[in-house]
Amino acid sequence: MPTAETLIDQLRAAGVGRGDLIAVAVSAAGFGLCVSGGHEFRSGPAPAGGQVADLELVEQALRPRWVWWDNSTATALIQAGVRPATCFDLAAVHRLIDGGWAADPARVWAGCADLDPDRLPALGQLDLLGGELDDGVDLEQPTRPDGYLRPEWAAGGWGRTTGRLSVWAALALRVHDRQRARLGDLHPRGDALATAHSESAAELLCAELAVVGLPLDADRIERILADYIGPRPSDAEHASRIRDARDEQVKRLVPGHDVDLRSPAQVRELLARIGIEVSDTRSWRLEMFRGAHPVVEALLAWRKSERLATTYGYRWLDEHTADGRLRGTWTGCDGGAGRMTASAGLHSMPAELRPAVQAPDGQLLVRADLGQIEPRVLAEIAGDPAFALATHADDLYAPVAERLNVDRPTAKIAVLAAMYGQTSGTAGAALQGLEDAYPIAMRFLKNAYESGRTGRDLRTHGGRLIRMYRLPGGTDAETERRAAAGRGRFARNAVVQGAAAEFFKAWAATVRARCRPMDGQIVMCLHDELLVQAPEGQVEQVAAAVGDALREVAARWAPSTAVRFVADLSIVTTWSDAKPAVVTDALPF
DNA sequence: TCGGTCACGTA
DNA sequence: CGTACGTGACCGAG
Repeated sequence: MPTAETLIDQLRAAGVGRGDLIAVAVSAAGFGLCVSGGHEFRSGPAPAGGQVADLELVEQALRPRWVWWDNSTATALIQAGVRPATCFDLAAVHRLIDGGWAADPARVWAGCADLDPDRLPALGQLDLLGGELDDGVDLEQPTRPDGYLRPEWAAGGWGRTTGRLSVWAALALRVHDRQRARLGDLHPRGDALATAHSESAAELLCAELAVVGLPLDADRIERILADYIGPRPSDAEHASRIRDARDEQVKRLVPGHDVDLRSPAQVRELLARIGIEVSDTRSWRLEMFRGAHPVVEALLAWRKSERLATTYGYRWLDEHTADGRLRGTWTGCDGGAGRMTASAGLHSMPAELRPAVQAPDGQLLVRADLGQIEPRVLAEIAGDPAFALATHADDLYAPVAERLNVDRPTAKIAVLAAMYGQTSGTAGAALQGLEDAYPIAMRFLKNAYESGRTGRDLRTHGGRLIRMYRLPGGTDAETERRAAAGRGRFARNAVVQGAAAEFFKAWAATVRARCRPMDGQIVMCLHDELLVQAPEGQVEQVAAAVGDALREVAARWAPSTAVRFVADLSIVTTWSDAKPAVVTDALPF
């Protein structure tokens, strides 16, 4: 009998069924498992537990919820050919409960054991020796007498032997139990356990995104880059010739002035000499001087191509692209409000490059983005019936404009200003209108602002702790006041942005789960937008599943059904293809 | 070589 | 004195 079958039988005998927990730890030594009740299993030669790749058979036979310390385990499993469907990610849940970003095992353990995270023990020389210390302390114990995780274990010693791996898995299960209890004590307005599950799924998705990458048409991207920044340079000398030629387009318009265009200070001086006085040389400011002198126009064009050449040029392409996929590292949440982040420019790829994002032959992309997600989320989390009514429109700003008796652009600016904490500018008058029309939503934002201003932590709808930083004592009053105002704006935005991020991740997790049987694979998450790659033959079903997932999440997330969520959904060959305005009605009725 | 600042792409 | 992020170049301090 194959060893994997033996392992599955043993897990079944230990009471593990569909959706039940299996804690898992993986290293070069193999794997260790632990299930509820304390039964431990580890990899090894037949007839023992098999190898890491065999866990895919466990996955298929039992469909457990895997518990692991952080998504490095997800990455290790995926690299071994295992495709975990669901998990409980202790680091992700720690970030949810305790805020911030740091979530290494020592910190996660301290969080659960009510130990001061600022007094984590450092790795000492004695720990590294292994074995037993003179005072009889057993280094095979993962924790110290004072309760802290042993630094040598936390630093990777947990993976030295399969024996340690199963102890590490057992410890993960204990952390899980404690985190579940803490989640139950949070009492946010949303469902903290559901958030824990979708945040965990988001981490798993991140591990997959890093492996699968964003499909890029190699010829297309080369052509686009060539159009904007010139041909691929053959050597360093060629590269500098192209660079000089680009600079010359600007410099020839100001003969007699030598200027380094890459130095904002020198650009500012140059502009001053031709009668243009600016406090800084940002593009939006220079916009106003387009007509004043031909060099302004040229400078703005130079900035555009310089940006592409430096940040999104051939170097960027070569560094992050392999076999037609653009890959970066992903995190399930940032340190602030909890949005996903991505490196390699994946989240800030200029629109000009998007035509090159193209499904490979035989595949198509489902492109879906949530419409006006932040104000809709605000209506739900604030519980504002009047504002909820406005979400019933496909375009939320239309009824708001009508109610405020202003035009749509003004209504939109006012709503965004309210959520971002803007107080000056054009939104002023309309903001007062918002106060009158939607007092509950506006009071909700005001409360968040006050929390932040006075330095009180707060939680998002789904339970994420938003930490408010404090300046060191002895800060002068003006600095303190500015910092307080900054915290207020941050807090005001974080409760909305954070809740929207939670909604998005719940949607993405559901899409991931529903699309998997149809070979649909999420290849991009961009705050309110999803790209799903799918085989041509199944793409219609995948698109339908994306819509179904939205309805499912909306029904769970906003059970009152008073708030409506919508998405644009289209099937495209490239990311940039025009989207037909298909509104997916997310109301359950 | 480092951190701070400027700048700018995305949502 | 509108939020968040990641990236790259310059610049002054070490």
